[in-house]
Amino acid sequence: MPRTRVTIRDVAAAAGVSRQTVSRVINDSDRVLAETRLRVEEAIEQLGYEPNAVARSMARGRTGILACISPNVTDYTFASIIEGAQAEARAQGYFLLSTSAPDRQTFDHLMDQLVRSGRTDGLMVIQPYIEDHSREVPAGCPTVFAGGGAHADQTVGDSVVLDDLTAAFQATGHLLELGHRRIAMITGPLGEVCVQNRILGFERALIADGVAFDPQLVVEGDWSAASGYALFNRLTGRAEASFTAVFAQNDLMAAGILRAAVEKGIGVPRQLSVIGIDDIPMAAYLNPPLTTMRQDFQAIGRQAARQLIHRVGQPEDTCRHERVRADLILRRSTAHPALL
Amino acid sequence: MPRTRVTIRDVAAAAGVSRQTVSRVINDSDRVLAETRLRVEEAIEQLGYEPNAVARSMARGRTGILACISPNVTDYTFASIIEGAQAEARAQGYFLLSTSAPDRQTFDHLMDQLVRSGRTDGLMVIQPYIEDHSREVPAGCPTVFAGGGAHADQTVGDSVVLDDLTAAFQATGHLLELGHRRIAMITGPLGEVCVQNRILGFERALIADGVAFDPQLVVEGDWSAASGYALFNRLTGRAEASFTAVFAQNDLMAAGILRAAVEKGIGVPRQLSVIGIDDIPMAAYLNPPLTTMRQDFQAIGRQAARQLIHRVGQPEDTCRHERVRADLILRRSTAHPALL
DNA sequence: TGCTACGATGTGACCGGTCACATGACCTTG
DNA sequence: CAAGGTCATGTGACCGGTCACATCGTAGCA
Repeated sequence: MPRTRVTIRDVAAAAGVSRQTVSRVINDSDRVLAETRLRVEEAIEQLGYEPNAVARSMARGRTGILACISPNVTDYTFASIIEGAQAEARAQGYFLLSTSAPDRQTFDHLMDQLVRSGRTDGLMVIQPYIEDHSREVPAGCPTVFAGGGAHADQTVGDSVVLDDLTAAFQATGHLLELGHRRIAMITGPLGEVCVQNRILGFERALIADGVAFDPQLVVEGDWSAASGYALFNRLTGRAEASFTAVFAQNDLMAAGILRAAVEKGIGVPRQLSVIGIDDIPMAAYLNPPLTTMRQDFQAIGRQAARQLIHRVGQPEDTCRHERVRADLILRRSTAHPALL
Repeated sequence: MPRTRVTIRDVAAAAGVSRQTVSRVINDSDRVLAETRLRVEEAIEQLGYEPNAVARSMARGRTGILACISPNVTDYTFASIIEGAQAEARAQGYFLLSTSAPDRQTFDHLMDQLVRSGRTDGLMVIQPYIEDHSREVPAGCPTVFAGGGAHADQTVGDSVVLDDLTAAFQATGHLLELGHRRIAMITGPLGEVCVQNRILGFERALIADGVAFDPQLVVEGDWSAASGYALFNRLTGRAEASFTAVFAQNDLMAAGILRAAVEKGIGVPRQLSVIGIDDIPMAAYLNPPLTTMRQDFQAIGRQAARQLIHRVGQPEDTCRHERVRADLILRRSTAHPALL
């Protein structure tokens, strides 16, 4: 067993050709005689040669690595996007280097470092915060914003995001159709783009149906089940805030609401309708099973990776912005409001 | 603005020193005159120089990248381990390249490719399947097995895994203490190491308390809430299989059980106790809140990364195998069995 | 004073590929 | 039959760092 790595020169020597010919063989160039190619392939097989990716990156000026940065990787929505992106990247011969940056400072720092160190061919940003978009996108590095909701007027980088406005519009429409008129909303952090869009979609649906938008019924959560639980309790504690339905901006918070409702003896959906967004795997197994807007995160990730890889090849193309629709999944947490 | 990248030679020229001196400065070598260092640092600042990671990898023979491979990244347990590992890697100047391999073939292929292409300094494997361990661990590449439960007799590579046996022993002990004697178990796929260990811990706890182990009460699930739901229904459908408690090998399946129990009108914990493993974020917001064994996945990930990085530096050290304890989290899904 | 030691810095080779261009054999064509 | 084209292959330079070693000046010491 050779102690040192087998290089292209070893193969060339063994096959009696030059390095360049070996290079041609491993890169599928057609300008090699069939007979020669065979000899080289035999040598490769025999020596167990595998091209060194690092050397290749250096020579080619491309690394075959896409970096993905997100606030964390445990959140189901982020993880799914990443998984989709990984699959697409893998299919196209790329690797995805994913990193999480818990705070804004780390986020900026890592982004900068990844790009400037030349380690990556492109950057996929899952960054929900409003002001950060287009702020520090490193010039000269292909960038795609995924999932988190980029601005529509984004001029740097492509984007593939959920059509939050429409999703919220549809979810609200569902509640309105059932006959609800007083609908509360528990939002994500107000500093995130998608949160604003969801509020907007909510408001528009209400207005379209001639229902007044009551800011008192909108409270800010942080996506966690704990916040859904706490905020629902706060809402129901307020005398002036009566409502027959709650629209949670994600399923986790909806789960918290369901829990709080049980504790208060409020029957869902008999006395209260609850709807979420995301359709996390457990949504169907909550009590009662949760009606929600399904997002195809994997598809978002795949599409984002596809766009990014395209841009690596075509840096000068105009930016593309894609919105992905969500689907209403009817389960048992929503119903006609109780007749009082 | 310079069109091409700024290289170490540009900096050297600007500072009036040699490349090597610049190299010494950026690598914190102390053998540089303070005055010279200052001049170089100014030049770096002014030109906006950043060392090229790829060139560095090539010259040094190390990439600063650790690869992590797991069946998927959406599963909360995997994602948490990865997040912990990422954080530790980042803190030590490494990046974590995570890839998911949905099937065994992809798994092997990717592992091989990652290692042989020289892209990575070390490999972190989250691989639950029994037979695959120590099978194809690429010789010469530092490897650590994380979370999934490596064999104790593992001779290649380090490992950091949950102490599944003890966790199951404790969980079962809790149910026994409450007075349960007929306890069902819904397992993960039998082909996974941790599943076997959990069954073993379950069995030992029963025997230690003089309770017979009844194989009829043990059924195989697939970790999903859906399987917990379906299997619980199957168990309760069998006349011969009466029991007062169910031990689900993870929280997701426990959630499925809770859902099924509600549908059947079985009160938890009044008529049935349910315990899980993992303590996923939603466990506290299920109805009722789930008693479970908490695993500190992040810590497992961090520790695995730490071990891996250590081994990158000390390839010849003897393998270390670490087991991490789980903690019993008491909530409201377990209680004394109903007095009939 | 002369020799050695050491600290600061520079030089050439090298990591393992790919690129651009050169070479030589053979074929086509006016 | 010479000029030009095409095909298969080889050569030197290069990507941007680091390594090992060389060099030079100055201080320490007998």
